[in-house]
Amino acid sequence: MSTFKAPKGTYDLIPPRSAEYLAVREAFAAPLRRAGYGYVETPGFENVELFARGVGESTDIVTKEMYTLTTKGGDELALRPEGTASVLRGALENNLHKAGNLPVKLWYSGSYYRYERPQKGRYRHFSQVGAEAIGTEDPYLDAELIILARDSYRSLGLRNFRILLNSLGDANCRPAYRALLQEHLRGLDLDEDTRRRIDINPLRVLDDKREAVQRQLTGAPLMADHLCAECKAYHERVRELLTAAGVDFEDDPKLVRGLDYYTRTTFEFVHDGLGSQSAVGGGGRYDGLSEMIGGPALPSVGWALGVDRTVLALEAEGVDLQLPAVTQVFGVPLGEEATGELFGLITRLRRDGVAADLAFGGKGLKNAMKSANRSGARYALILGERDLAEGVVQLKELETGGQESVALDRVVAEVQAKLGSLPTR
RNA sequence: GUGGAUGUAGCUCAGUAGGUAGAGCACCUGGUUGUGGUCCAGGAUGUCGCGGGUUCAAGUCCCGUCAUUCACCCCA
Repeated sequence: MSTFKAPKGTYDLIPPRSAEYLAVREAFAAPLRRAGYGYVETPGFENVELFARGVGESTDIVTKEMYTLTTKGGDELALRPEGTASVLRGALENNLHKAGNLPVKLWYSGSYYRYERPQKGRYRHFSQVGAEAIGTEDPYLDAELIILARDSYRSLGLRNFRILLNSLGDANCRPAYRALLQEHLRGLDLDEDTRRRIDINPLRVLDDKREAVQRQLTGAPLMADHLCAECKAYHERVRELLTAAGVDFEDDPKLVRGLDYYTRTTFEFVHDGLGSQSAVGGGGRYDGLSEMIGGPALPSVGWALGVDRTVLALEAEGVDLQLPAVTQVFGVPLGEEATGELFGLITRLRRDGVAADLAFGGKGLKNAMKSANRSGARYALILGERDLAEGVVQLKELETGGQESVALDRVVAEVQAKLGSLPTR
């Protein structure tokens, strides 16, 4: 053990678990690519102001959870706590919205940072895959994204998740509702902390998980009952489209997002295998964000899915991701000359697309065979001086123990023929 | 920021009135000088988180500290 440990709230992703992360990421990414989303990668840090204005001055993320730093040149930066603000900033900066092809559809994958007390499913360094459809107001887009996320989860084998759906209204109807809600909340018997939140972000009070608070909230006015005609129609359309696509969802009139930029459609994918954390993914429409960060009006919608949390949810459900074997063929050399020959064979197999490895370090046969076994390979190629003299190599199927001699110049073709007729896992 | 729990071998954990540190799994060697996974025999491994205190004696009791973890809060 070294004197150093991974910082609080972080952990190393190591085999074999790391393979699950890659598989989860790919399960999110592949459908996005097929749906016309292009990959975007933005810096790991941005000007603090981008998040302050984008995410919201009053949110916990900005007020106490950001890793901020001042550079030697005096710039105020922050490690990114979420992806949407950065991606939108990048799209605007590169004039993607002016290419005359709206919406701009982008997906991303990366690490995010929040300074929080760690607990199950909540780390200071976490991983998300996200998607954004920028510049178009169309309920089909909202539905498309929800369907893509839902299908990704299901393709991984996740079953016990629910989709919560709500509308937060827009610039026309939300201010009036907000004032109404504030007035109502001020009349309730709430603790001091909660009372403070009434002024800052009254909608988030609705999302409080404490039972005592929830009891007080029965009878509170709900956004759903105060949507303007346009928002109501839009929301209805999204609901219809989801139903038509066979997506089960629950209307949750108290679902609120922690970030200020959301408008209209809001949704969350929740799973109960994450301890006290419940969201494996979430997102919604953010029609005003572009203007908030100094851009033109670009109504947009997007989501972010937690990779760490999805892996936890899969583990909680006992889902076994059927990952391909890391190694298909393992070389067991005996002696210096055989090692050279076998290394050549293994290299050829690799160049032909076979997952191949061999025993290094001049191990004895017994240990090399043990390594072969541990590699998970289906076949071992055993080569010693005796074989070399005969111009053959021993091809052994590890599971059955069956072994045959194959001519050295035929072994690559032979292995490929055998693997080709078998599933690669 | 607040509260609870836990720190003993690589891993999971036991350790019983305070009396020289254990198990299972994993690992290594041999049985098998060219065959793994099974079996048999043998073997190695610890600053008992760290610091202090009580005691003839502390993994065990007390104080402090650090770390981990769960929950509140918040969120993906």
